[in-house]
Amino acid sequence: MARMPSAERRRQLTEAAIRVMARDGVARATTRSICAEAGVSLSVFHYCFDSKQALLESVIAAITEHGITVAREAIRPRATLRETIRAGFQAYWDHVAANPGEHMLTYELTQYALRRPGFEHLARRQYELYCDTYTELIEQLRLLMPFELRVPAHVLARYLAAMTDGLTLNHLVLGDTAVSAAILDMITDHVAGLTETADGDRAHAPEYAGPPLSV
Amino acid sequence: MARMPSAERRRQLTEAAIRVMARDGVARATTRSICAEAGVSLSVFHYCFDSKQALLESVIAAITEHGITVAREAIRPRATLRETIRAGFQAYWDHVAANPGEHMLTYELTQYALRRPGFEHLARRQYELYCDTYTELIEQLRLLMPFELRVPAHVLARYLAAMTDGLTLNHLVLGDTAVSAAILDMITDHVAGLTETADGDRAHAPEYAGPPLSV
DNA sequence: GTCTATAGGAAGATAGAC
DNA sequence: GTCTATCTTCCTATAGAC
Repeated sequence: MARMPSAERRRQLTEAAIRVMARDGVARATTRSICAEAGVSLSVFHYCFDSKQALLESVIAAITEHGITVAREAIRPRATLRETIRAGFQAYWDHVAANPGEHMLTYELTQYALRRPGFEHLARRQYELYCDTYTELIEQLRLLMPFELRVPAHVLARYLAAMTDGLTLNHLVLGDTAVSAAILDMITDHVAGLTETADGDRAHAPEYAGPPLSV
Repeated sequence: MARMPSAERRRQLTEAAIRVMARDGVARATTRSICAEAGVSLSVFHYCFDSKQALLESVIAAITEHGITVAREAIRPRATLRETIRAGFQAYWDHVAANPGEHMLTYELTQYALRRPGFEHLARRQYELYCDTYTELIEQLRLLMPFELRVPAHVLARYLAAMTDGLTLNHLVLGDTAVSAAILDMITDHVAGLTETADGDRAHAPEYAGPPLSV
């Protein structure tokens, strides 16, 4: 195999690990299978990482970073706040539908970290980053489309993080797209109802009814 | 060891497995540790179960049944619909706070089932049962305290299942009780706002404000 | 039905040549 | 830095006596 600096090898192995884990699950991702995926030998692995746990630490950091990017890119300002919210949920949802293994992996890694003594902080940091990202997105959106919130931003952020988490897991198990769409409509109404635009009107349609807005 | 019928041994081993898994996680729950917890030898285990997977099937069935019981017992009719909803969330939440390992276990078992080819149906059945239970509870509640829903009952049921799932996982990781309480208040308002009592009024306070209602 | 003993394999990690 | 070969440990499952 071609020689390459440790840092690049580490990236290569981390990405191979993510591919194997997204495909087969964390439990089946042995160092051997990860090395096979990356096309290197076992000892190259142990040259780059002290242990399998060290690799997993790297994997968790990478996958968290990726998840945050997905959330960030889901938010694109639209004509109305309600449209922005609905389109944001939809963009996130499309990513889940297109990459189920990757989303499943994030849950497995959370469990892994919570169960491994001394690794709990990795799970905590992961979830804190998600909450912080949502908070940040709310604030940024407020600069572009002024509105008031009926709940503190950090409470809404945490609700959004938890709720999308739950919906995602539910969808990974049951996978009923029609019901999922109805729920996305419902929570869009809910979240829009928590906002108040500058002129005092609520920025949402009060009745649950319509199909997803076209984008 | 005292001799006992297979059926009872199976229950004994299933319960021991749940204790070990809730404490140490699924990955660390080896047949040996489960047998030690149950106080039997390895061969007794293999006399009662064909394989470890057979035990896990039994564990998933038992833990799902338990989860449903928790949800069922959380709903107790109160003076108003809103109070009933809030108290229901609180009762469920108290159970999470008191039994974190058990709730964590349900997530791990879901992952396990989804990842083990041929076991996906166990995860699906688990989540379908949760949704069905919520639907059933909504219908039962409607008999006692008549109200209309702005969304189909099965959509609300699935939302409730997914949302409590997400909140629970979030709480297991971050564990901030104050924010969790604020979120419970918020979703109580949301859900109450989806209902309409017979006289046409909404059965909720429209503003997010107060502390949890006293019970 | 329950025991002790062990088969048989797969995992993480290391040794030492190149 | 990378290789092949091996160590050590731990697992599930079985064999066969009682």
